[in-house]
Amino acid sequence: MSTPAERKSDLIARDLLRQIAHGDVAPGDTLPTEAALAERYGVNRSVVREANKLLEVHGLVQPVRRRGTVVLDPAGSLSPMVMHALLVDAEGQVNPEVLADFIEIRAELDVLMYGLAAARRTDDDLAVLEQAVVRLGALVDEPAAYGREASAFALAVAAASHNRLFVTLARWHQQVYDDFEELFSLTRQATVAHCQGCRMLIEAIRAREVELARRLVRGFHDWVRETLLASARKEHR
Amino acid sequence: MSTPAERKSDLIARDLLRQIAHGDVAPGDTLPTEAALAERYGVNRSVVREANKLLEVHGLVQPVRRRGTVVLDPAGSLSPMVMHALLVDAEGQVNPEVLADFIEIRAELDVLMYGLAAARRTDDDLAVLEQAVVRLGALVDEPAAYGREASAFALAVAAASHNRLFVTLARWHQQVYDDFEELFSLTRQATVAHCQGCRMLIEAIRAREVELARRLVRGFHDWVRETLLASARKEHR
DNA sequence: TGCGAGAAACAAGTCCGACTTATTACCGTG
DNA sequence: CACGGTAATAAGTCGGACTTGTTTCTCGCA
Repeated sequence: MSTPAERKSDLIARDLLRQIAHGDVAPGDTLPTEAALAERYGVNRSVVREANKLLEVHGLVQPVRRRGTVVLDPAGSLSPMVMHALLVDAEGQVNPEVLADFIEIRAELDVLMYGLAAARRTDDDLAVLEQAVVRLGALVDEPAAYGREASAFALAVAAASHNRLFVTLARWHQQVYDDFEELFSLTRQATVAHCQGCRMLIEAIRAREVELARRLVRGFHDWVRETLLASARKEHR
Repeated sequence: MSTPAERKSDLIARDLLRQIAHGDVAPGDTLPTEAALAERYGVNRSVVREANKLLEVHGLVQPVRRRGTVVLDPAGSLSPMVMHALLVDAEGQVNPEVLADFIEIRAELDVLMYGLAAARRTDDDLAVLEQAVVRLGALVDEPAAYGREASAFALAVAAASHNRLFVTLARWHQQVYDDFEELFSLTRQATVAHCQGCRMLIEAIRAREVELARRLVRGFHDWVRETLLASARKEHR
């Protein structure tokens, strides 16, 4: 069936990341030497070096000569890969507290973003949004595809906000979400409610009703918070 | 004088990043082959591979067999290194439009963060904040050191908000700021005003006056926006 | 006894050259 | 013109050697 041939360096990096995120090695400790890791995983040292480079770029580790690669506090990285590792515990279950922190901030950002979209959208932006919501409506019965399309919708709103950083954030969130697709199995009830929410938001954006858009987003996120956290807490026992 | 011996792979990566951020190579293009880069920079291919790995982890590039390393849209990365490259143009000057996008979002996040800090702070949090502001007050005449201490203050507020993601964001911002230290030369007027603002904010946090804290942050960021953007626009000609 | 200079050990950083593997492009055959 | 096989290519992996910056140990001197 042929796995897509993931590179060995990435596999090793993920394995080391898991150990760091789950606290098997504490900040301040050092990873095994490159030579030792090469032997442990049965690969060449250059492969280990590339794995370590990945961790280093993510801010999880810092190589220092003659000492080894020292582990840093994993809470300092924003990369989706690290977020994923921090959000999921050793048993593969979502930590509801971390998730709550996440939602708390995202809700506020969405309020701002939708408000800006309502204030600044062009007619072209609106057309793109309407197409996106039509595609959403056609997918309410297919949770996996719906999730991807919802990310596309969020990206379109970000574009309509005319703030480049929101576009960047939307892509970032998309990556985080992709990693989680398997965790948040959307129910039909959820997709229908989400789609309905999007339709109302588009109307607000069309009418340039900034305050209405903001209020709608607030309400929507209240619902998200209840739903997601309830299900995460239920599973987290 | 001895430069701190930056690794060749990092130097090369920065050089390539600069070219990508400034559009010398467009998304969809491919970088030169590893062998060609190795020759161009006079290093071994493994060094080039590590440089490419860095770009790849930052989401700027994706290696594909038999084609080369293809360049992606740099607007998809949140890493401070990339932000820096996008925020500064070829002449080393800050792009005021990108900066405005940045501030727009940060202002909203700060309003939320300070509000949460006022609502949730413990007595310990308050003590740490008060120490931090004392240190700030002692540095109003030393712009460089003041900037670093201001980051520490922001980190303390993030901790007081009791949302882990704010702590992560504060560190992220700290890294972005570190890269910019040389660009934003703070005037004495700025440090004094900032310090005074922090004192007022601490009072609001002490009294748990959520709305007051939020209003103060809004006012403060209005001032920041005017000041920073005015100076960035002046230089950007 | 204590302390500083020098030697050794160590781990990351760099280099070399070869081989492997996946993918693309080319080419000759039906 | 379609098709299948083959060659070319660039990333991925390998192994082994050498370099460089640190730490630590040791030894001789004050």
